[in-house]
Amino acid sequence: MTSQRPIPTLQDVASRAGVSTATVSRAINFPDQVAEVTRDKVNVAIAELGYSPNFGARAMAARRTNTIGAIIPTMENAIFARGLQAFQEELRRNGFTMLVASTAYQPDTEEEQIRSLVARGADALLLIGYHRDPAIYEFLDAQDVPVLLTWAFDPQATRPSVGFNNSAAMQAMAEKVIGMGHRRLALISAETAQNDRAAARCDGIRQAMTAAGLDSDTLCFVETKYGINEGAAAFDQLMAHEPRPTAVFCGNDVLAVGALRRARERGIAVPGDVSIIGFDDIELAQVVYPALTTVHVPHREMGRKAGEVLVNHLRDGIALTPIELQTRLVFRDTLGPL
Amino acid sequence: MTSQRPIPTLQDVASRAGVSTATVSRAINFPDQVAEVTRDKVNVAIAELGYSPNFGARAMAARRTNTIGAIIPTMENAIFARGLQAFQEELRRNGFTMLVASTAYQPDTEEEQIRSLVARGADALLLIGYHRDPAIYEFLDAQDVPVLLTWAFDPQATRPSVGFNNSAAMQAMAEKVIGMGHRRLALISAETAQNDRAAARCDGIRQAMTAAGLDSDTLCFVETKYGINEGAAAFDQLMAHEPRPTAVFCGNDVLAVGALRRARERGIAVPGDVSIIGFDDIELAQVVYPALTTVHVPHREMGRKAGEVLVNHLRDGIALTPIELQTRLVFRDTLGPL
DNA sequence: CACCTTAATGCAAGCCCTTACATTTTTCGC
DNA sequence: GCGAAAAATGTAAGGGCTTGCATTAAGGTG
Repeated sequence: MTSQRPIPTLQDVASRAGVSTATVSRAINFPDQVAEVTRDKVNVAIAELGYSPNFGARAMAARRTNTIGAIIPTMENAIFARGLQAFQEELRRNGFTMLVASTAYQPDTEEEQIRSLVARGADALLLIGYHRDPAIYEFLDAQDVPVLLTWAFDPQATRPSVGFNNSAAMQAMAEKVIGMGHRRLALISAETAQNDRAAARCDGIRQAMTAAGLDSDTLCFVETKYGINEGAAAFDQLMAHEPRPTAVFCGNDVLAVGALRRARERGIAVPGDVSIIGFDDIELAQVVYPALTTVHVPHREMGRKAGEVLVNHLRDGIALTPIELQTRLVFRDTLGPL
Repeated sequence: MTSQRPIPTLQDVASRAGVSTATVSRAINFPDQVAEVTRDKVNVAIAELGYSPNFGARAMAARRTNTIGAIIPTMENAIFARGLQAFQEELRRNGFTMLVASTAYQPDTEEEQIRSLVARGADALLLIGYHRDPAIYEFLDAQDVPVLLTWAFDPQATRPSVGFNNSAAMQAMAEKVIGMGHRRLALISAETAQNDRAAARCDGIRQAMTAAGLDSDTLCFVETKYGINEGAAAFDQLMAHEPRPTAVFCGNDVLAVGALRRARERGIAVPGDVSIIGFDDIELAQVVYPALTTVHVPHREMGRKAGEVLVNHLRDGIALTPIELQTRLVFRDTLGPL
């Protein structure tokens, strides 16, 4: 057992180094405002005492925390995890810290988490998608907390975002699919009600159908929660439909993988009997058999750029610049001609 | 643009409600110490002002934060993500907040993150595995921050943990594999140097070999970083070995899936030519084809229990109770008899 | 070498809450 | 309806840090 010595404070460091607390504070935060010899004395004292500044006190006095909050629907999802990891790395490189919270796709929880992060002193927030209660945006504006959105990019939107055009991406894929002769299309989507990305992807397909002279109402549409098993169940539903769709789009790769598994279990050949198309291009997509045709989203780049934009804003006062990233269609083996 | 009104403080709420700050504070933190009418007045004022308490000030004054820090090697890993999600849910249920940080498997980063979380006022910490610089434990003891370990359980260990016995779990699997006639065993492991879980799993196989009268030095052993591609590459290495192993253990499912993919690419039949065994039983394991034989780890339960233990300690002063969870062998299709 | 900059440091006022303790109000038994 | 105990509220002292301003030391100039 270590004897319970009290936690050292700035004051302790100051006494030990024989200077004032102000000098210690400056030695830590603005090293070049302090003479070299003094700085060294301070550093020695800090090391000897094992001092580390109290975050709360610091936040209170300085009115900033060098902390950026991020709120994602769930951590249990490789998609967000990867982007977030890149985001965090970028922040760290610049001396900022990331705080994460997850909402389990519940709007109420999101609001709560936003408040919590703001109360914790987050200097800015990264949020997924545009859609949320205007009151939340008002609150954030009132608190003067900059917000960057991500995972979506809508040229019309007023809020800055770093993301990609979900609708256009899906539309491009749908055009290809239609171009290969498919006419009876289906979609397994995440729940669109609170999720503008899911809604936009759905919309993309409809647009492609209309453009190709197909009636977009013939799109066979199932909404479901996130998960492999959910994707499988949804696939069953679609296959019960008459006439059977020949191409099944999925709102994300996880759902697609579930559909693919169920197809195998049911003895439905992919892409012989039915084509399956994913979205995101997570690692999983290359691992399943047959490998998944999907829309590649540059998650890491998105996370990194989002970090960059936020850091530039906070550190240098540069306005939050919207950035549109490009997705890419990846043709593997689950899509075939009709 | 909202006019930039200043962020309301406790004082503002107090004035508005016509009471003292102490009363407001109590109305928020200990509602039943305050008369109902007063409480209502306060709540109204809070709502009207959109007040939310300043976390830093609160932490400083109360010397606790109701925050628990968790540090994981990486978020880009379904395994940790799932356990963590459950951990967080349990904390939330009890009014605690989780703060996550990831280390990218670098011990230095871990130390830095630990300091950062402590400085941020984490009331306790959840860390993965036992192995780390004793200086870190000393620091934590000195700061009086309780630490719970997880993802591992060693009956001999002095630090409390909520986890499972990595070695015994792998040993049980290895015994089965040996019982099926396999003699030439191989292991694709995560890097064991800083990772006691990986080391323990490796050890489990060796123990089983010894117990079965095999020379544990004949275990064909490859270490690699985490990732599907890494698993694939490691598999190549193993297959180049003469005589070829007939059963390939993998330190985790992700590596196993990589191995499986490469086997397919190389035309090596699984389990006909070689059996592949994973560890963790993430969703992925059921999705790949053939479905992966693996060791099931109750990640969600682990996260939940860890949260429970920590909450009980912080709230009711109950000592951190070690809990050993049971793993389970899951036989699917990648393991066959020799 | 006196005088003026400029660089380094110190002083002390906050920042916003919580809580021990003091004070006032309510409740209740008789 | 009185007094004592219990409940509700108020007062004010921190808690550890940053930073504007004042002060002192160092450097430059004619």
